[in-house]
Amino acid sequence: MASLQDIATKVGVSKGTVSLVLSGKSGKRVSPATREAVIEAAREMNYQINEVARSLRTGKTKIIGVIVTDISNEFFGRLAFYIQEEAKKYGYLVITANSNESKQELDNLVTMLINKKVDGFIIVPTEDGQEILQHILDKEIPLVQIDRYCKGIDADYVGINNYGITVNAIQNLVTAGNSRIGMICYDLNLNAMRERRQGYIDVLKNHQLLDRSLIKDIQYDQQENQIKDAMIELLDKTNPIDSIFFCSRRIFITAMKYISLLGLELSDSQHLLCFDEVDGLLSNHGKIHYIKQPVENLGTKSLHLLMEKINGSKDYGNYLFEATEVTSSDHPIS
Amino acid sequence: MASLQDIATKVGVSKGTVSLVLSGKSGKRVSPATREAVIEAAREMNYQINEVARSLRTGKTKIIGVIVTDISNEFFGRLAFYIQEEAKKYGYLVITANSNESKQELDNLVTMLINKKVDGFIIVPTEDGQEILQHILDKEIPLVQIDRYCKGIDADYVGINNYGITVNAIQNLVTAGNSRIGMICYDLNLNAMRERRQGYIDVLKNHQLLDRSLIKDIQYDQQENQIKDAMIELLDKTNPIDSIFFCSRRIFITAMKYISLLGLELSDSQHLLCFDEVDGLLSNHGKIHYIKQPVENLGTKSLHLLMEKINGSKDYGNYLFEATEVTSSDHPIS
DNA sequence: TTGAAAGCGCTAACAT
DNA sequence: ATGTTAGCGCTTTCAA
Repeated sequence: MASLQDIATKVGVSKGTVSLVLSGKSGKRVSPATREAVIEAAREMNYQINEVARSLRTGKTKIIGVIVTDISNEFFGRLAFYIQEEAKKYGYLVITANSNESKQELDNLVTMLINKKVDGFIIVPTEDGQEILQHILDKEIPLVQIDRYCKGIDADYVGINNYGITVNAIQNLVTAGNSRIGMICYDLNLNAMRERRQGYIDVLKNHQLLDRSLIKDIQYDQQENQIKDAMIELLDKTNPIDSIFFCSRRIFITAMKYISLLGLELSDSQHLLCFDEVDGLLSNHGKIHYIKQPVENLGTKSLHLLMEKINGSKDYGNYLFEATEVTSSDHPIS
Repeated sequence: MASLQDIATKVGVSKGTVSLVLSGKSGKRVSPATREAVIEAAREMNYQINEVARSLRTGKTKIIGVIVTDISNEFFGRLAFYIQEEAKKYGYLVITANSNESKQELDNLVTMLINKKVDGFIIVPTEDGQEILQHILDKEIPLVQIDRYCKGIDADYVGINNYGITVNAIQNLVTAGNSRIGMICYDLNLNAMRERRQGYIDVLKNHQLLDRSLIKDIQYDQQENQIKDAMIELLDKTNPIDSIFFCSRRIFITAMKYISLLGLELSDSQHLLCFDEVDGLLSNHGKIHYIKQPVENLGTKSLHLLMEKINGSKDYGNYLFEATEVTSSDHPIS
């Protein structure tokens, strides 16, 4: 727990000089002799800087706040991973937290993180999060939105073209001969969800295949039961469907769970289309498709944008990356 | 950015009094009148405490450091989630970081986090991490090990009985008539891996079924290729195996990927046993088994133990939870 | 080239 | 019941 003062005393110089040397700002300002002495003493005493004190003085913490909806969701876990690994390169640490899709929780977290003086935020906004995000901007704290954006917020947004990729994927299903296509989607008022839903609707409408009864809306905090019910209805034998579009990874996984638990049956010809990767599934069935987001790009880009803001940049924009549709192999396990 | 002083000036009292009131320590010590005035002024000026200043003064940051090997791995993502949600209840924030199974990275992260003055650590140790962990203990910083432990470290450990559950699961495979059982396992010198491997070896030896050529060791940082090769060898048609035991979720998922990419074939009778859950898979094949860890228990327990340490407790121990074997439903998709 | 000193915003011991 | 004051450990301006 040696402090700058301890070293200064030992070497017989002032605190300021030691600070200069140890923070590498000693350019021409400190004589080689004292510099050596300081460095040597620091090593001997095993000096470690107190970043809290430095932060208080400089107003920078070298910590960023990353708020996702749920880090246990592999999509967000991967996002967090790439953000963290990129942050490492800049000497930054990352506080991660979960909003659980709750505006209130997001608000609490943002307040806590502001008080902790994080240097910037990367946030997956919740529904109606604009005031919260605006509050961040009002304090002139750097902010990057990821995966979704809030209307009217003058900050970067990093994401994909949800509408376009969904249109492509649903169109492919139709082209392949599917006519009764169900959808299970969160009822959240978020651009990402709206675009996925609209892509589905537009394509089916276009082909006169739209059947509103095949659209199942799910409330985030009652998803377990509602997804179960939706699957029971969609897989009801009396009026079979050709395929199902799942608007998120978590919906898909939950649906799979209930197929198993309830003993629901899928025929060989039924297709499942899932937003976001579920890697392990790739090989299990010839009829599973997923829409793969370039997660690494999303993560590193958002971190880069944040660093630019932290370094003073004032401009912002939307950065959209290409998603791709992946169809599971024709070599199923069984 | 109002400070305590600003409020004090406005109300006409001293900084100290304001601090007392706003931090709720004003018990009988401040008159109701001034207390009201202070609270009112704080609201008006939209006062937010500067936690960095408080931390410097108190020596506590209300931040804990959680170091896992890879947060994009859903197992660790879930662990982080439960830790974070439990930490919320105590008013703590969590810095998460990835060691990538590298001792060097772990060391760097620990140093950074110590300098940031985190109040405690929850760590998934890497191979040979004992000096690093000991260093934390030497500084009297609270520490909880999770998922694995280092030898000779006097700190809590939260995990499962890897050996026992593996023995059970392998025994079940044998009982079901499997005699040629392969294993793909990291070559890491970690108790969790050693115990899983030993469980496998002991059961097979016991039944005179052990064939060392069916054990495939994988180096963590070359896993992609080595798992691919291992799968090619294990699934070689000329000498078919009955089943494969995958010692980690990530190995399993990677293996599944290559089954698909390479067009490898699994017969209906071949069993796959995987450590850790891969939820979406549950319904896809009747012959997939996984060993499910009670992740929520592991996460919340580790946080509780850490809080006890932070609050002064000096004792420590091992806390083992029950893992269970889950077999996928008999209602496969196809 | 170096030292002295102010001050970041807070808490807590002590004085009144 | 409230004010005063001394730091926590650091950076940085200003002087010497």
